[in-house]
Amino acid sequence: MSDRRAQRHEATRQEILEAAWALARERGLTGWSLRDVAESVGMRAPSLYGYFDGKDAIYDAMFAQGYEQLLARLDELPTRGDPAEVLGRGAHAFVDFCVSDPPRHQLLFQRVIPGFEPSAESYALAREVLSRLHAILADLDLDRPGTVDLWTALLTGLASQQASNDPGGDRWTRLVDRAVDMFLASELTRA
Amino acid sequence: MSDRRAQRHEATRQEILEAAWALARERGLTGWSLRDVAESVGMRAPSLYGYFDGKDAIYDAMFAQGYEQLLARLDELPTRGDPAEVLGRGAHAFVDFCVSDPPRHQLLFQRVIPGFEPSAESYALAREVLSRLHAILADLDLDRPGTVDLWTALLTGLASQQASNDPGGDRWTRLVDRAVDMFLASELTRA
DNA sequence: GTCTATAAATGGATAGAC
DNA sequence: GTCTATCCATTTATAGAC
Repeated sequence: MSDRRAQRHEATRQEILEAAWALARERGLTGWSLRDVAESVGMRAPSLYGYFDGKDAIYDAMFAQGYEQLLARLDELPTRGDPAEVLGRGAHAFVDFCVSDPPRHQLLFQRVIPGFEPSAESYALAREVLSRLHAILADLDLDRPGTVDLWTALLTGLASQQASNDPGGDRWTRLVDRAVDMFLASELTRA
Repeated sequence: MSDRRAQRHEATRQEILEAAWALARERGLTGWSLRDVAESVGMRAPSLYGYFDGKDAIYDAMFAQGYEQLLARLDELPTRGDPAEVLGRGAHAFVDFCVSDPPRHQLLFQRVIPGFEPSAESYALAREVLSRLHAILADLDLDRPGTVDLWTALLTGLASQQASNDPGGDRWTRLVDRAVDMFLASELTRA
């Protein structure tokens, strides 16, 4: 029975997080309050403290959840085969992931919330993503020092410009294939 | 005498803006209040309304100032000559500009402040930067559609990753030359 | 587990005296 | 031009009743 209680508790936690994400998408990553979240789930603000230690704890759970979602996307991708195909699929998946949820992009990849730092547990997920990325590129014989960093800079740059300067459009997302070709040509000639 | 008054007024405006920048660098772009700014310049909060219409007006002036600073940097750069040289100088200048002041980077290139939109006058400066960039690249015969956008994505990506994930270090800034070579090789082969 | 009530602080902004 | 005083709203968070 404690099991059922724990399940219900966890379900409510997820409801709260989903409400927070929805508000972030509507009003910006920092444009909502605990009262707003509480109202969205039919509660009063103090009741949230039964599920989270405070607003930063909610941000931390969102941070972890965002990276878990990214890891799930990476799991669906092919990791071997033609480098252009593997990188192209990965690039589109990643940029889509970022552009489809700008506040998530800000939370995961930019330092936007004054005072907020992810917990060690949450940050470990971020490192896991990096580690997977490194493994994928290494499998393609792209493992010069800095290659992963150049790759992430290129993709987050495209995504960030798209979200900030042409929300809803495709001015930068349509450059993804060109960026992949550029990256691959450059890296392969020196591999 | 009205001239002297206007000069003093403008000087105080600059003092206020400089205090706001300093606070933004210390506590994050949104981590300060009008009271904080006022205290920094030896005033009380209401007195600021003699110089700005409110907090968003300060953000707007900062936005304009940031782009004016960027335009000034661009003015110091060579715009003709060896493409690798021109692009390399420009890339280093731009990334340094971004990394040296992360909150400025957020204000100019990311949508971070809930509800804030730059005024038409301020936004015109942003378009002026883009226009200059376009002219520089066109002079180098790099004027395919999308070339400017790929360039800005690459450079803001490097700068953003550097500021967010290795503040004070050089993990991404040291990739600037490599990024320039990559970009130039790719663009020249199709020009 | 959720509520009311409230603390305690902070925020942007305005009115009116000097 | 700057101040004091204050408004009014908002925020995170806690105490304690039910």
